[in-house]
Amino acid sequence: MNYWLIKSEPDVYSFQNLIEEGVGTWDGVRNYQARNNLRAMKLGDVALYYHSNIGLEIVGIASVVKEHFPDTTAEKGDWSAVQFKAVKPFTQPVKLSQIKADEKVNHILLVKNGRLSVMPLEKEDFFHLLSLGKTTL
DNA sequence: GCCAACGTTGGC
DNA sequence: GCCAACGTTGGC
Repeated sequence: MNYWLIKSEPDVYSFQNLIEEGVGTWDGVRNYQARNNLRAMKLGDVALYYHSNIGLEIVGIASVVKEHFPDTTAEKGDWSAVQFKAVKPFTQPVKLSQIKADEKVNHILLVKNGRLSVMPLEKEDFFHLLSLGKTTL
């Protein structure tokens, strides 16, 4: 089991959208680091769902229901997509400002590399973020 | 292979 | 709306 954090702009595709759709396809990633992270995801891996631009908070947990496959939205190049389903929303969303202020998790890539849209999380960081959200897996 | 210029992302 | 950080592109 691996742990991840994925970002989405809620006005484009929010966690609520994922809940309503059931299964959501993560495509359109055009960054090699993010793509390689998508490719490393295994069935059943869990990902925290972060709202960028609007909200700036972790709002829920998703899990991988289909491992990487070619991204059909890519006209050229070698890109991959992954499918997720919603697992559960956070009881209490965890703000970026809260993460930055917390010495246990302010080293994560979300803070260190604000532009990366798909990133791995250490297990302990994943669970600490869950506890900040008053949520259990 | 280096690096300047440019484009994009995303927080503020 | 601005700008910092980062990635990519392209000239040399």
